[in-house]
Amino acid sequence: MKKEMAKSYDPSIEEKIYQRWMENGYFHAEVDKDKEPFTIVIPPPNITGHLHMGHALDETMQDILIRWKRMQGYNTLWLPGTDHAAISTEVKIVDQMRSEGLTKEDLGREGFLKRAWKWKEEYGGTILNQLKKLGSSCDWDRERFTMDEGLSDAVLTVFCKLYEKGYIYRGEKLINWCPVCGTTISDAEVEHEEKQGGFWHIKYPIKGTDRFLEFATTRPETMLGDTAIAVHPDDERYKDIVGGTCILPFVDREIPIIADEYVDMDFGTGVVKITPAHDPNDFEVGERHNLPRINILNDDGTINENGGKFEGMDRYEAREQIIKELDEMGLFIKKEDITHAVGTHDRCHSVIEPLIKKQWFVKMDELAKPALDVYYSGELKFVPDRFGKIYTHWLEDIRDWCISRQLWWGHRIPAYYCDCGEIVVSKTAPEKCPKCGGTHLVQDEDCLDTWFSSALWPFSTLGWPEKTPELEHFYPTSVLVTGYDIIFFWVVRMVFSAMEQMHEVPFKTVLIHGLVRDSQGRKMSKSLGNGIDPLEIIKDSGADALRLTLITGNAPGNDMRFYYERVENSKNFANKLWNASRFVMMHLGGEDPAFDREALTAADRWILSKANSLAKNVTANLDAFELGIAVQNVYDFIWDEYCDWYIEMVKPRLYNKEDKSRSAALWTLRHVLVTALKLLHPFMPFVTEEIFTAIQDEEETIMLSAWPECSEEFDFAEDEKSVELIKEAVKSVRNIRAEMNVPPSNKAKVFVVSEKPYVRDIFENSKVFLHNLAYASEVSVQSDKSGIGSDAVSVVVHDAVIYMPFAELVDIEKETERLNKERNRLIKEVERVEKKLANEGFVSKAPQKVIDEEKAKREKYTAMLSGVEKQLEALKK
RNA sequence: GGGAGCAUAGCUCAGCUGGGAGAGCAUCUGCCUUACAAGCAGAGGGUCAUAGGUUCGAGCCCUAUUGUUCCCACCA
Repeated sequence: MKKEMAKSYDPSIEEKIYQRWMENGYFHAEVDKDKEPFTIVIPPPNITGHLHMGHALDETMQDILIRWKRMQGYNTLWLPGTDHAAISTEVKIVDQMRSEGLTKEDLGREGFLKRAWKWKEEYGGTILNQLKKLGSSCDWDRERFTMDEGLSDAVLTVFCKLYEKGYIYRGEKLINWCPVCGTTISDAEVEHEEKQGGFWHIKYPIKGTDRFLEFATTRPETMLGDTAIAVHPDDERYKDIVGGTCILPFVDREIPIIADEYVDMDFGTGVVKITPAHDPNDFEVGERHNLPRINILNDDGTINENGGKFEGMDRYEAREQIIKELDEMGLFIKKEDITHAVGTHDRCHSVIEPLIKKQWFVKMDELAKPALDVYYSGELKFVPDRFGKIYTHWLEDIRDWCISRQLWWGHRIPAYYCDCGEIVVSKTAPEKCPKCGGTHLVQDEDCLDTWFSSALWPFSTLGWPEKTPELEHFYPTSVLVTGYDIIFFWVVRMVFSAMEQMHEVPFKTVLIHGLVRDSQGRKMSKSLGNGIDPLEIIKDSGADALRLTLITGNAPGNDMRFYYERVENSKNFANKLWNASRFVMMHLGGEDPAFDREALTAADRWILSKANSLAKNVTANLDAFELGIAVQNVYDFIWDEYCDWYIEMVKPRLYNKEDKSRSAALWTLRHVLVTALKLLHPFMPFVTEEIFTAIQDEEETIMLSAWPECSEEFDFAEDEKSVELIKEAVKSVRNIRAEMNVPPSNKAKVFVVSEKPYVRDIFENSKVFLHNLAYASEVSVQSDKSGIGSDAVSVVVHDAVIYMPFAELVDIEKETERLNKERNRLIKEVERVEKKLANEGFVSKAPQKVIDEEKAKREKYTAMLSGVEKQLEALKK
């Protein structure tokens, strides 16, 4: 024993332990070609981020896998880092600047970037330091950032390569525009929110007639950009006017009446206004019919010069005004109130305006194919598998990815424009135009979508495009752990990027977890103020307790609710383990007991056997990514088997220094504890380390100790059975005593009667347990009832009957009632088993093992029944 | 409109390839027993949403229904 242990566990030791791990470089991984690699790259948190419960769960899961594999002897790398998070960060910095009365324009691009980098240096490390509090065993020497030199190089390389292949192009297309943030966003960043809205019925006059065409729209202001009116080609109502012209009010534009399959005859009036510049469907209709595209919006959401008299008005102001004036002109019919899904920006929640802009896109159809193939071929797996559907669904009807953003914080698009119109895409600025030789080349003002760089994360962090030894050894990574909410933002893009650049999957398994919700099942959010700060929990209860809470009882992919009560339980468990260890160390008292197989008792062999199968089960569950079940296995073993039974069973041997098997007990106590500590370490790294280093001298850290393996050497099936029998006997006695309100101080004589010699042997060797665990003053094991009065209370355990003479306490009537109840229960059990065994179908079709089990039960219950009946007979006398 | 999850003890959830329903918390009873009262021992509590089906056998597989949550979606 190296040090004295405090009476209760104090989680504040965690910090000190983590420091020691760091100082000793335990987290660092060097390429070791003799070992199989196991790699995880962290989902890089935003540099603006603060640790929340979602991170805590995500990191804990990764750390569990990493620590487990490290102990199994893999060459284990967990690579950490952060994401520049283009738009989120830029918005934050702009906000900060606003409070100082500054705008981006005030600083200019260079000044702004300078400030942004300063901001990154200041806050970028916050979240990583918070991760350390969780116990994350990341290789901090290899920390990366999406905008560091290497990763930026990877981004430019990929951009150029894709451009050369024709997979990146610049085009004038309908994009999602956020008027508040002033930038384009990708389809993935558009959230559809159900909103209250209007459905305005309007009519346009048909030229050369006195007729009108009625239709309805949710966005009347877009009429300023209408360039056609469409009906279905088969619609009899409008056949005669197709080819005609409508007069567009306000702008007095003549727009054609066209026929297109897109129109649903049965919806509304079967007439649709076509605004190719502001609606995706209309855009396509416009393509088919060669319609002009008239953009009516400025970047800030106001009406532009194409809106005639409405120029300068905000989009919603213009909407009101247009309706008002249409009404005056007699062209407005009515407004219906409807709720409909409106596209909003996932960052600021303002309504997206689809509009036409010249932007950069990634052509997706070709890139998507290999990403789908690897899923269908099984090279890429999702756990649980159902999330593969989200993945394939997204890839199967993917549209081109708009990657340019009107931001300054990010990777600037490496495209240079010459006055002659030539576009040069190059990693470095070209000195002169290859076409005209001009030297006035201007770089594109825009930056890339932040996901463009995170898509490369699994290989860019390992040094790509350089052919580094790390890349060769640690790639592809083993597992990606992430929430289901970013499958299409990130997972999809990482896979197709990796398939294109590496021709190999970026990771073999995607382990998906759910959301951590509050106790009422609501999403934790800033606006609700219902977020629970993981750092607070760590401060109060320790990272171990937090980790255990997050992992216990949580099945992969499922959301969970967070309860303080559960943290309390986790904390108690740490304390329980602490105290059990304190007990063991107290009795070891510096001794180093040697293993002596011959000296082991049945109880020792029982717990060794149990620990042996525990190792097997925990490993199997980890292999299957069932972290919650795995940790439950260890928890139950430590608390129920080791503490509540084994420790209690060995106490008499420990107290008696003369006991010949004392040393075997000590050896077993320590061996099993160490095994359990190791199995628990990935889940609760700190408390296990603290105990491990205190209880043995051979190894300096549990982190690098060998993962326990199931071995035949400790497979003791017979002893498991006999100890289980004793446990049942003890429980039965306790039960009876509790029912009869016998105080523990009232020790009683216990008779065990069995006709079977082997059963008597088991009890004969286990008298001590009945003494110590079942309050027996004296234990007599015998083959018949001689010497037992008729006033004894009895309980049947398998092939044995246990009698306790409580003469002064026994109420014959009550006892008869109790036994009758037991008799009825047993009769039912016997009936059930016999019915089952009499079933032809069962006997012929069920597996032999199940049939044997049933037969054993029949024997057991029949014996118990006859025992109870005999006792009832005796009471009558 | 399409897809997915969930529905099991008062509460929150486990239940892995179908073989007699579990945990934590809460409740009740008795214990400060020399590791732990952050503990020990005992108890109560569930037609596993409903209805069919497959099977010798269903909480688990299939179908339908109800409730609920979420994701995707260009019906103006």
